[in-house]
Amino acid sequence: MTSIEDSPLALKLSSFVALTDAEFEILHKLHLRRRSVGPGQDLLDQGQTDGSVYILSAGWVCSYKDLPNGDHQIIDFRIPGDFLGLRSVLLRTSDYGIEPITDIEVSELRAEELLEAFSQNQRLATAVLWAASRDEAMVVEHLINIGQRNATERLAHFLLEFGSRLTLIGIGNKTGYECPLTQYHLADALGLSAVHVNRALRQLREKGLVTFQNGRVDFDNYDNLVAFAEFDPIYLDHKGPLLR
Amino acid sequence: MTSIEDSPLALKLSSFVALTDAEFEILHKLHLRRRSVGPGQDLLDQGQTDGSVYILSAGWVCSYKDLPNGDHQIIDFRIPGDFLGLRSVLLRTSDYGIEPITDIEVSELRAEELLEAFSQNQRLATAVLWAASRDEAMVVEHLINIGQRNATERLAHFLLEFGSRLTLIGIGNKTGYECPLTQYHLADALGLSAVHVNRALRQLREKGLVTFQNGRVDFDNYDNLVAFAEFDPIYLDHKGPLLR
DNA sequence: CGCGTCGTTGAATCGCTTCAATACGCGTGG
DNA sequence: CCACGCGTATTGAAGCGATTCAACGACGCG
Repeated sequence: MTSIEDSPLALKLSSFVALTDAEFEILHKLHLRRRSVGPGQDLLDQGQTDGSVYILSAGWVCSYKDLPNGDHQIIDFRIPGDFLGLRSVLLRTSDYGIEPITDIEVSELRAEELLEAFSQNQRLATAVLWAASRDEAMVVEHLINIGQRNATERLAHFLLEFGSRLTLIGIGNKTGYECPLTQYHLADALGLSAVHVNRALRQLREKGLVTFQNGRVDFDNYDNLVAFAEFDPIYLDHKGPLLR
Repeated sequence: MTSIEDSPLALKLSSFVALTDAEFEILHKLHLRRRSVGPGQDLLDQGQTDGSVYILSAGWVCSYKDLPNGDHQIIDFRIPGDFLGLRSVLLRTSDYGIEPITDIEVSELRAEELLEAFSQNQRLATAVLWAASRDEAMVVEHLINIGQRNATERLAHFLLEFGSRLTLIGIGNKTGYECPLTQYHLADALGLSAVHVNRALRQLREKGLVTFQNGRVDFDNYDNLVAFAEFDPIYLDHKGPLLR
């Protein structure tokens, strides 16, 4: 990372409020205690009882919940610039697991440090709260996705959502993005079987909308894909929320 | 309502922390500006741009989102003691609608009043934050419900969740509760067709697990129903979160 | 009384799952 | 170096769960 201004978190927050140098400086201080983890090593598996939060600075992670019957529901994939375990700082220990999908890099911080940073700077606190609230809106949208759309629409919507999220942090655009997920990941996230994910991906490819192959998502026809998925990005829109 | 101690909100928060008289007093003051609304009159339909929140004190309400294609996903049903539009106070205007299912009674408060109350009393603020975080956990559980369970399991889980929520505010128990929802409501919440909801309800009845008829849910065999639905109420458990 | 909402049931259909088999790339160890 | 195993992707075929369309009964209300 060349400078803090280019960190994914800074990029993401910048889309919400223009940050000052002082604020960049605070963000920088939050990134001191860095750690690398690889797939297979759970960052936390039963809920963050210790009061630590992580800022993900590189790699993909998923938060999931296992059911007694062996099913596995992925609640969200987290990408650079996202917080991990933020909620547990504010209050409640989350009851889902968090697992790296790729090699990842995180900055660990104690709850107190974060709260301290917030008290130093109100605007920064608001910006982070905005991010948290956006996360929540994404879960709701995920619910709608699973509840109301069929397999191909779900996939289309999903791929578009991550396109937007990744674009925000500078590692994606309307032509596509690198995506380390397997079809099994998609299946667990979308409540489908892996076999059917495969078929649905093929449909999207054959319709000329989007291609997901070899760890890359390529938007073959972005506008048609948006129309097909009825993708309305307001729920993760940067312009949306008002600073109070 | 005989006294503030018996208000649904007070009952709910009491399960989290024992409230003092002073705290009951603050809660009481929040309930001054009361309003009654009936079904058909949306409380807000496009997002709470004004900074007001409501405490629901009687009746059922649902929060939903409509899709361009005409589908209708119910995100959550809100029951007495729940906040409506709480998130929008903290930050972001919600982009879902809120619609009464029964005649309801709400107390309207301005964002400032709530924040003022919070600053007066830290424990109360924490208790309300706990409630908000519990709401979020319910959305996640809803996601899992839709993503991983079949129709009968979904229904079973749903009916149990509301059993727990209603028990907390004193209008339900392990034998059952009054439930004003139609099968269409259930269908929209669970991502099923109304016809299939009907069939699934019949199955649950014939299995001797639970009966949903004439506006009442009767648990015919609570323990077996819990086992059948794999219902694990920790996500809305009162004992769960820690006061910090 | 007649109409609208809600609940119920049947029959046909379709989307998705499941089971099964094959293929490919990659890393490991013989 | 190649054989083997493992994870991932792909495709077919059979079966089931849920949807859709349709019809009808019950109830409450103007």
